[in-house]
Amino acid sequence: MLKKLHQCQWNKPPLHFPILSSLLFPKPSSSVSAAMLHHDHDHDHDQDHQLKTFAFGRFVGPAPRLYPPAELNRKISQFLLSHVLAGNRSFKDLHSLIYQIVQQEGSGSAPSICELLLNNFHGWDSNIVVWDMLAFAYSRFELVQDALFVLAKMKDLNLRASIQTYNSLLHNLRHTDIMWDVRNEIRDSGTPENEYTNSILIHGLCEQSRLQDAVSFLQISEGKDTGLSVVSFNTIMTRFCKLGYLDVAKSFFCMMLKCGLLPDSYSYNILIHGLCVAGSMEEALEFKNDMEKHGVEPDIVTYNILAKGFHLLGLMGGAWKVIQDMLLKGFNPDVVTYTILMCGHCQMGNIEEGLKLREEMLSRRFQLSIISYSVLLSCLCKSARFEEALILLYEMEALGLKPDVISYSILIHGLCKKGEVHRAILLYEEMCLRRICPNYFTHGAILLGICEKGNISEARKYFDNLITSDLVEDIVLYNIMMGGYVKLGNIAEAVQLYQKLTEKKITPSIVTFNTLIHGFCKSNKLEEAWRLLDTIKLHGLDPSVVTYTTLMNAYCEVGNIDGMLELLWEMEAKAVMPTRVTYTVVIKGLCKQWKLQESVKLLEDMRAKGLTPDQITYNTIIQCFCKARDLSKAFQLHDEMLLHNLEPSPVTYNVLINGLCVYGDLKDADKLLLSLEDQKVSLTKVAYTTIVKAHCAKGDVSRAIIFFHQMVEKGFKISIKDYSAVINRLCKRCLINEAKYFFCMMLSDGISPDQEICEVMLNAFHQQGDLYSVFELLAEMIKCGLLCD
DNA sequence: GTAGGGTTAG
Repeated sequence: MLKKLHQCQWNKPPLHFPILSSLLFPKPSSSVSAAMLHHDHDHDHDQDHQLKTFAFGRFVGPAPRLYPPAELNRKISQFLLSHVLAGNRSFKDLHSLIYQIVQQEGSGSAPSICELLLNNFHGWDSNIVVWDMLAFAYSRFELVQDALFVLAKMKDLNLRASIQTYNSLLHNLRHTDIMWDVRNEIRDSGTPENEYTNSILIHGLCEQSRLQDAVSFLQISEGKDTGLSVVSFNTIMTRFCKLGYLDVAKSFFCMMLKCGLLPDSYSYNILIHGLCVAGSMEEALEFKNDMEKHGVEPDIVTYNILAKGFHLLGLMGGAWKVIQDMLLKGFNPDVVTYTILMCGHCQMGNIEEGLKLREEMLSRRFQLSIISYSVLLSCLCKSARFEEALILLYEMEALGLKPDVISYSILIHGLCKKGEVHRAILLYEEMCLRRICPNYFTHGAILLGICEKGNISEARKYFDNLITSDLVEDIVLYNIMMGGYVKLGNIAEAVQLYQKLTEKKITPSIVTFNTLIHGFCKSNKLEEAWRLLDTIKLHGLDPSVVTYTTLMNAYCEVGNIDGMLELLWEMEAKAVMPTRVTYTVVIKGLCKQWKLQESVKLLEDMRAKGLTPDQITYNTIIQCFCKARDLSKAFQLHDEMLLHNLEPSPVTYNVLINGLCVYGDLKDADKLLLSLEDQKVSLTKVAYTTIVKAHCAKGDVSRAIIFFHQMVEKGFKISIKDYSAVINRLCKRCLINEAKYFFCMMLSDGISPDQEICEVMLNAFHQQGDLYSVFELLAEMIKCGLLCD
């Protein structure tokens, strides 16, 4: 009941703040959050109880609010008009007037409105129509409590509600058991059911996952006047498709025919959708032909389903063909068609094309939906283009589209993944303030963010709170937590969590295993990783492209290129499509074997397959050409990146600078760094340390000093490792004074020397016979506690 | 009253 009620739309206070506060302020005990989550439980229980009392018509509601005289008069005249309209059977106008009243009055207004009707219109002829329309309007606005209040009053007055009103209520209460109370009321009142009533009840049973009951209900409905309908069958078929039982869904399709009912476009579309989701495009297309043969014309929904099916398989070409077919049939693409296309572009990494479609839609005066925006938001976030994403969010608002829990979760997830947990939390708070209830996606995003920050104990606290609350228990949360441990190299803890989830009978997913495989590979336990492949199969799961790519990468890292290629072949034999990560790993393997031409060829193959190489792909191959001392080819690849609108990353420049330093001309490295600075290209500290180290090694200390100071000026945090790297190299070349210069700089920077750096310097001083410096350094070491005696 | 497009974890 709890979860079902969760899906209902009534307003709730933002209950999840406590979890957040425990995240922001690590101190408070975790039980506080758990207690608050249980409060959530009670809250739902109360609401359930309240509704039940309503449903039996014994509710003593809040006192009716008192209207000021002017408002009272206005309301009375509105209802006067309502009665006149009802009397004239002007139902359309009556309908809009009552809707307007309910919209004005809002939630909780039923007691006062009822009081007003009782006081002023008691016994009027058209009373029943007005009362019924009022209950109906409340129900349509999802103000269920108000609707039930009106119905209870009607019962007192012996006014029988219409089946339309009851049906609407049934629909709103389909997630709860109260649905049956309403149904009993219908029976008691003697209101005749219509053909919709049963299908709503069946829908409710389906949504409550009581599929068996739904089927029994369908069977007992057979033969009654208002019994079997195509809609009931469609509803049940939808449910079976969603559960992946396509054969069962098909058998219901046949049963429908046997019962003499003709499948409609919904029936066909439901099955075609099920087949597409299962990846059976061929059969889906057969069904479409079948549909045409039986005189049911495929509609825009059919085409969209098929296009999405191709998209799911990564076959955008097929999707395009479907859409062209659709255009030829005279259908215009609708917002769903556009969204599928946007999604296709975005997933191929072509955000710009996706954004162009948005412009096209706007210029054609198409209203983008919240879903179209989500697609774009997700894509922008994946590329860390948060500012643009936020602009889109504001654009949505300006168009009157209120971002929902998914839009927010996308942004929160994107920010967390890039380590901007603080900004993510601000959005989380904004979302709660707007009474948008976070779901496990949102919580998962925050958990991921804490893990990314490396704050594993804090993450675990958050995780434990979530899973002990019993409200959110999901394999994804386990996967994220396990991923957090693996990232820190703590495979043991990840395995423990795996055991815990098995004990709790939670079904692991392929990601669970991929995470463990990744962990074992990282700890150089390749055999254990390999063994998990069998475990995956034992669980009836198929290794995914990530499984293969992770293992391939591990083989590549240990230099077993043949092993890597074997996995690639196995993967291809199983028709698992390689991603750009897979390609990048293979390119890395080929580079290790110095198969440069082949790796360039693979880069071209990728593009031919519609996979866009990313910075990492290029960096891998550029690095290889640098090592092969083919710097001109390395730079040519860099230019190719620009040509393809792929912005080289700071790592690209580190690779190139390192290439010039080690395998080329150091002067060119200097020039490159200076020109990048001029162009305000963003660089990391590594660019500077690389060039500084190169100058130290080659003995041009003055240039090393210049670049070192530039690095400091740029605000990079200098560590003892950076000083050691420089001092080591200087000592190696016996540049003692220069080494001392950096040593002093380090001390004045507040960094204490370590044993290793001191030994290197002592060694160099001894070699030079510079005893004075030896004593000086020994004194410094005593000061730092590095020498005990 | 029934069908289609969006968010996770590696």
